[in-house]
Amino acid sequence: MPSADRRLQPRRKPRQVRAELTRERILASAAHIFAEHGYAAGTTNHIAEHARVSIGSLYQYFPNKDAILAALLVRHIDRGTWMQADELDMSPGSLETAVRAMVRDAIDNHSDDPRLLRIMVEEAKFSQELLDTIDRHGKIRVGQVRDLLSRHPDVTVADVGVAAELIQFTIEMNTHKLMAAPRTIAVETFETELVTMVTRYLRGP
Amino acid sequence: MPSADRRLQPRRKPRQVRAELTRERILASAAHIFAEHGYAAGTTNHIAEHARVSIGSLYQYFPNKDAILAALLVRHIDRGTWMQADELDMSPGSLETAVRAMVRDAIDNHSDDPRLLRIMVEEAKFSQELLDTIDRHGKIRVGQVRDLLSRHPDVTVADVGVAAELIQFTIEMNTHKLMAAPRTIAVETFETELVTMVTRYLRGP
DNA sequence: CACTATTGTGAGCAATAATTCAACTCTCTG
DNA sequence: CAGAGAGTTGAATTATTGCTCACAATAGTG
Repeated sequence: MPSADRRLQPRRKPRQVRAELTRERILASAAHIFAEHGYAAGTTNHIAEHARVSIGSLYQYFPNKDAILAALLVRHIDRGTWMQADELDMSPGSLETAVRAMVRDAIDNHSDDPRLLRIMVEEAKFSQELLDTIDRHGKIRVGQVRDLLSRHPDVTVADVGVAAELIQFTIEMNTHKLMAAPRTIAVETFETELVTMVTRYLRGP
Repeated sequence: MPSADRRLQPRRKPRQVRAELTRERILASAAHIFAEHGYAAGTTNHIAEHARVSIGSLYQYFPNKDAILAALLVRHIDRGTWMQADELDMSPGSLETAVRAMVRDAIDNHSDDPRLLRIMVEEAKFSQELLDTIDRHGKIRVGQVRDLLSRHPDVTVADVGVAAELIQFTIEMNTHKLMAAPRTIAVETFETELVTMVTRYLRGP
């Protein structure tokens, strides 16, 4: 593990499609492995192997291991997380419908992303600027939920901001657990109960 | 980092007080160092040094590095289950009181060392034995909650088992997040909202 | 086709970490 | 207090990992 002044630029930029594909495979594998086994367990050799690319190629496009994580982060931010925005903006139905949409969204969308993002935030040593960006994004998501709540007439909760944070996280983690652990209960049952819990909370007594 | 067939048992169990003390010092140091610098940075040599114990001694009582983290985790889980049992047994008041007791319990349990707990959850390599232990404890806790729910007259939920699982996990994870992440909201606010959510869910409309 | 630029390969180096073991010291017991 | 077993030590060994580099393979081009 050499720790000296590390190169900041890759030694090569993809010019042919083939190369772009290689780079892409590496990133995809890294995302998968980091999310699945954590940052430390995701060794560069491991990533290269999973991407079916030689370790040398990996180091053509990424100057070091941290740069891979950084690239994933940049990509995530570039893409934006506007899927949820779409869902929420056009859900003017009942409160239960809106909540159900959120839960469905979480189930569908429960990709590597949430866990990967957490790893990025907690493991990587990044510039303050990047960290702020991550933080801002999290706040945006919660903000979207908060807007929905304050727009809806049925919501009788004391502090909409706190409620938004609470239900956002609750839905995300419960979904994650459902998908990760060996299935104890049916997805439909789970969905119904989760929706019920959140809805009853928001609607109040 | 050898990964071959690793010894599962320590080569020695403490028989004299002196040895028990050594083991204890190692665990304490490990907890401290893991919490402070992360799992990867907490090398066995580092731990031994901090505990003022030779590296050889460390390997007398722990077959490998993972076993240290596992021991810390098991200890934490043991304590948690035991505490919850106490709390729930003697909480015959209102439903809200009982739920509040659960939440308080979770908060207490996490206040020790949130960062260490995070590391345990995210970095520990779970042997089958450890997984079984965790699973067993999880079932015990859910069982305790289920009993409480079915005993309580105010609970109007369809399936008590599912509800127990849902609220147990929800409380645990939300608390975990609260303590691990930089504080966004006050603990009291959080407690109130979480209690409200769970209570409203259980009580129904 | 030949020639060049780009891309891909993987054995192996250097640094660091995990783990072992033979020799030692300390405690206990008869 | 002697012998046996328990506990301790830390230099030496083994394993892992981030990363390099000399070379091979493939694509682009006139």
